[in-house]
Formats: sequence, structure tokens, C-alpha cells
Amino acid sequence: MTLRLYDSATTRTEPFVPLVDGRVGIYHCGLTVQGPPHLGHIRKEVVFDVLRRWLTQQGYEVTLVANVTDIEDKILAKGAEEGRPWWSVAYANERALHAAYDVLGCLPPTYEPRATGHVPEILELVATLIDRGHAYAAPDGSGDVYFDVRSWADYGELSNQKVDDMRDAEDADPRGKRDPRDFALWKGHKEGEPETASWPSPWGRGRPGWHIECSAMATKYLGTEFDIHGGGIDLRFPHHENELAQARAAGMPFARSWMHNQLVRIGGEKMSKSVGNSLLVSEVVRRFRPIDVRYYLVAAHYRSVIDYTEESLAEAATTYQRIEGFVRRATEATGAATDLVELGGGVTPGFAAAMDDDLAVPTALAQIQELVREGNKQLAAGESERFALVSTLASVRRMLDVLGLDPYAAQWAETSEGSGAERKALGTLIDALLEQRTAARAEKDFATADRVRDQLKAAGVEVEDTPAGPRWSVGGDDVNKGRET
RNA sequence: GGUGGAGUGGCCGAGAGGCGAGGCAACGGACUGCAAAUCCGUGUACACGGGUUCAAAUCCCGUCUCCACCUCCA
Repeated sequence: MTLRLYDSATTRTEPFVPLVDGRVGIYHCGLTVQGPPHLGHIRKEVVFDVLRRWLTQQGYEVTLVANVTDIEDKILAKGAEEGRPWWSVAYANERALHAAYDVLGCLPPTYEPRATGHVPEILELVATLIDRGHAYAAPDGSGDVYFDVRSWADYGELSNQKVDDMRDAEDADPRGKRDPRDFALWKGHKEGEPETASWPSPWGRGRPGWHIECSAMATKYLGTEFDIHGGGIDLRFPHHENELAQARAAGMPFARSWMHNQLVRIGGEKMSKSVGNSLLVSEVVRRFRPIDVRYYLVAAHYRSVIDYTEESLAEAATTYQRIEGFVRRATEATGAATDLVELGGGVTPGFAAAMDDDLAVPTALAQIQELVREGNKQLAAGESERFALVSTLASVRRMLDVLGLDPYAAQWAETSEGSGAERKALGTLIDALLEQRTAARAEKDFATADRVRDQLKAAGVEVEDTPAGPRWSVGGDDVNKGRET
């Protein structure tokens, strides 16, 4: 069984063959830190987190590089608008991005280079492009340097477009350009822009263009040729097209395959800062448990649009809680280890086949669901099936872990359970109430028993009676779902 | 104008020539003091119109609708 991935450059699903056996280099566009991340941004992180986890699970050594573009027009504009330094805007949003990674259980990238930290590499690349005749300094004295689109015959290879078919950019400033499609590699410093947003260069003080930093940083950390380049589908053109053109025109083979995730839509439109319909990660996780949000983002195939509604997120949460409920009950019933390494277990062949088929997570989840049903039967069967149950549990958890959805994984503990001391105090109180209820039930005083259960429910504590006695849980669902915005 | 993608049951969401993925909701049943959780059962869906085929959601032709991108969006 070998992994096959859809390559958006060839628009075909192709077998994945790493450049170096056993290793994978992945670069994906992190964020242009002009604002805090919304659900759409973080979907991309989750998608590549799942890819990375699956490759790791399959024994690859993965190097994941995600950039932070921390210098760019909108960041400067925002700094000016808010009357604070542009770099504080960029940094605040970078921290918000990291918080979003953490809260949704994304493993940190292997490295996260910033554009402003790579000006020398960028300048070197610009110089190479000029030397090779694919870039030119604008003759208007602006200090801008442009990529010469007409000089690179393969321009358009990634997005399958011909330069002559492209609509002329109406918003582009044509000053000094040989062709309206030429794009800036280096932007001369302009009057009124902060001095801190400029660096010396052979063409005068200035700052990097938007696409060049990715070409420079990807090849610096992953080599001139690497396995996978990813990002949101909206970056395919022009950003990735331009990255590719710059790198190849400079003599580097660059990415061997391209993966683009689909976008999150809301009300039929792309979620976007510019459209003004963004739902920030920080807002969503106040109303839904982070692990439920992650499930929602993971559950759709990465190349399918997610049309966000509160209802569909709530439904995803219910679905996940069914799986989670099995994991918790099975663990309690068997006394199995919560530590995944200790527990052992492996993914099922069906799950592996689904993941290998261009990360067919929906199919993979169906495998988990079927195993959960099997496990629930084993749970109901009692002692005779304990051995099988542990095996089922281990397998389910291993598969959930590939998706970053193992409920016992360390990162979820704090967000869903509160502090240890609080939890202990709560547990003691609940247990005391449940003892009263159990006593009442023994005397067939069901009115009292039900009153206790109703009180607990009103406090957000769900009580279930099992053959082994009452079981309670603080449903993140009930605590968080449906709370007013 | 160019490029890429989508339309599936009440809802979410896979699949890509032939046995109805999976989940949510609903209904019936089992279990329960009642619940909850769980299990069992219940569905003849693939935008529209043609065509190919023994067989089409899946292939072909046409049509409609929607989305993304076309130079600083994940």
C-alpha cells in the first residue's frame, strides 16, 4: 500500500515518492500575519497536521516548514491605522496563530521562518534572477524590482494558465513594469512608510515583495528541491505560481508536488478577512470544545469545501462525542492505559487504505465508526469480551491519534477539564450526590433519585447508570454548545 | 474572456459503471424504575435534458446553478 496524493499542478492523483527515501520535506504557507487566524486559516493547519501525522505514523521523518510573512502592505497599513508599529501588529497576530495551533492540537512546525529574518536570502535570490535575465530593476527610480513574466516561458505551469489569457490586473500599479503581469520581487521604500520596514539593497532601501520570501525560505530549509508544497487553494495563483516561477527561473527545481486545501465558506461565500465574514478561532473555541472544532475541520475531505454553519459544527460535535464516549467508557471499564504508547495498537487496513488514498479522512472515519460500534458491543458483553475490547480501544485510539483526535492526548486535558484541583473538588461533590441518589434508588425512592439527577444536569453534569454503577461526565457539549455569541 | 472546483436522502458527508460508506435527526424494538448511553431494525438520494451500456450518481453530449482564482487572501 503506497500513499497517493492529488497534485494540483498535474490535477491528478499520483503515487507519493519522496526525494530522499524515508524522509519528507513539506513547506506550506503559514500566515500573512495581518490579522488573527479564522476558521479557514486553521483548517489549512489542521489539514497539513493530519498529513504530517500520517506520514510520521508510516515511518517517515517529516520536516515541516511553515512561513510567517510578517512584512507586507496590509500589515503596514494596519500599523498606521492603529497608530502602532507594524512589527507589533505582525507579532501579535503571530502569537494568535500559535495559540490557534495549540488550542486545536496542531503539532508545531519543525521550523517557522519569518520573512523579515530572511532579507539577505531574498536579496540573493533577486540578484540571481536579474543575472539570469528574469528580473529587472524598474527604470522609474522607484527602487522596485520586478519579475519578468514574459522571460519565463513556463509561467502559468502551476495554475495551467497562459499569460495572454489572463485578465489585465486592474488594481496593479503599472509603474515601471514591462508587462502588467510582472510582479514585485523587491519594493522600493516609499515616502511615509516606516524606516523600520526597509532594508538596504543594491536597488536602494526597500522591502521584499510578497512571493519571494517563500521561494527563499523554502529552498533554504528544505533544499532547492523538496517533496510537497501546500497551502489554501486561493494561493494557487498568483502566490504559488509566482513562487514556482521565481525558484525555477533561478535554477532550482523547487516543489515536486503541490497540495491545496479547499476553503471554508460561510453563507455561500469564502470566509475571508476582506469579505468581513471571518469567524476567529478564538471565538469558535469559546462556544465549542476545541476538540469538537478540530473534528469538524478534519471530517470533511481536504479538497472539499466546508460550508460553515453553527448547526453542522454542532452535529460534528455530537458525532465526535459518540466516538469519544466509547473511548472513555472502554478505558474505564478495562482499566486500560491512557498513555497511547503503553496501550499500543495499530490502525486497521481499511483506515490505512483510506488515508493512503489522498487522505480520504471521511472514509477513514467510517472505519473508526464501525470499529466503535463493534467496541460498544464488546463493552456490553462484559467480561467475556474484555481482551477484545482493549484491542479495539487501542486501535480506535491509534487511528484517532493520526487525526489528532485522541481524547486522552495531553493537549486536550486542560481545555476540557479545568485544573486538577477544581476537578478533584467537583468530583468529590458529585460523588457525594450520587451516593445519595444510589441510596434513594435502592429504596425505590425514584422521586429523590431523579431530583438529584436533574440538579446535576442543570449544573451541566450528565449522569448515566451503568451495570458498574453511575457514571458522570461534564459534557463539554452542554457547557459550551449553544451559548449566546 | 481564461483556469480550477462543486451540485448526493430531512441534514452533514463519502463514493466515481453493477451488491445503498459513515454519521446526525426521525420512527420502531431491546436494555432501563424512568432516563442517558448502547445495540438491532426502518431509507430505494445523486441539479436538469438527452445518449452509450445488459447495467449510469459514476462514462459521453448539452443545459442550468453555485464557488474559487486571474498579481500582495489559507
